[in-house]
Amino acid sequence: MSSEDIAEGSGVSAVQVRKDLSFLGAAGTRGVGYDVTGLADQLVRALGLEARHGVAIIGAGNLGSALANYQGFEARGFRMVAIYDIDSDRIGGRAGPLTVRSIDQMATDARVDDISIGMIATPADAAQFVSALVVEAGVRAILNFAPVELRVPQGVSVRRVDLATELQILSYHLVSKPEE
Amino acid sequence: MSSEDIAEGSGVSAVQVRKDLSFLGAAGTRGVGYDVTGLADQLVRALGLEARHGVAIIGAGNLGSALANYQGFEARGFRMVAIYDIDSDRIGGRAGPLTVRSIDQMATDARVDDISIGMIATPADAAQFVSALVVEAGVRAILNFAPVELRVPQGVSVRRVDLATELQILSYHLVSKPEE
DNA sequence: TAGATTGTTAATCGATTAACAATC
DNA sequence: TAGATTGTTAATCGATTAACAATC
Repeated sequence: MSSEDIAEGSGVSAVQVRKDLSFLGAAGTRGVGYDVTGLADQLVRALGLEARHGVAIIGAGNLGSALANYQGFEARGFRMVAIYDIDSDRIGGRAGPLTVRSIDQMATDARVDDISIGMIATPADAAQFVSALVVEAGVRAILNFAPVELRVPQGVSVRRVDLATELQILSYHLVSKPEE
Repeated sequence: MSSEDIAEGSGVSAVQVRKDLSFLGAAGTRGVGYDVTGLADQLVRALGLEARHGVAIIGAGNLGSALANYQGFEARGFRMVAIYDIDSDRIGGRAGPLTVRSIDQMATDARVDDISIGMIATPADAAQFVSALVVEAGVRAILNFAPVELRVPQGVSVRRVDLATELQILSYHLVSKPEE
């Protein structure tokens, strides 16, 4: 498969594909392209997916339960390990394949279950507090769904996914460029 | 509130805040800062949120149902109007506050319910097909959760949210910079 | 007036694209 | 060998940052 083919399917330019693959140490063959099977293996290795990182969800509300129900994460190389909440009404209940645990257990679990990524799906006003707990538990990667910027110590990676903001950007497109 | 204050809470630089606000036509007062109430109104107007755009979810699987259950969209200026599926086992069932409708109804509904944004939460292999239906129904903004690049006609805005990819990027951070 | 903070222009930086030699 | 396609260097572009005049 050529970088051009990959570009088409992924929405980035062919040059970008070649640059990124080269950066990750995945080599193609000039005049031929990339071997897809080998490439897939190589990428799994480069992204550290063989580790099958343990993921915990914090917040068992609408979004948290939603995430627990979503099966796409396991399919893409992750172990969905636990979901936590602070509300005793929720603790013990189900969220997809998981049982909601008390947030107090997280620090212990993080070691036992080898949790390395935390997904924060709490209300905005709890997110900073919760992220501190997550970091304390030794987790060094956070996917933050709350619409706030988290302050974390150096060495902790945070990515933010703000679904409502995505919609608002689309709304802006709708009103700002009616034609085109 | 100063651009500096806004910057702190939002995770962008103060200059960026001033530039963006200025671009959107929101004016502050030199030496003083921005009036938060007025600013909020101004932004709602600039982003076209008073329209309370109608949103439809296509795909009532795990992720689609999850999105239907999430209440953050209504809170941020959107009307969650309908959820569609192609599977007759799902049609008629509940997804949060919504009843799953047949995808065949979408074209009609889009006019009646004034749907202007479509959220695609189908499996990857159905996404392109479904997006064509959405566009045909007159919807000109798409939030795509499927891990494929959609081909749409000019004038249609697409944003992609790929949750599994977000995790994979965090995974890469974990393995590539163990310290730092 | 002095202090604070916006709004904008100019300078810098990084990321994307163009171009092309290397080579299968 | 001719054609195709990678891998990388150089050129371009856009976005971010620095600097500062305007002004409340």
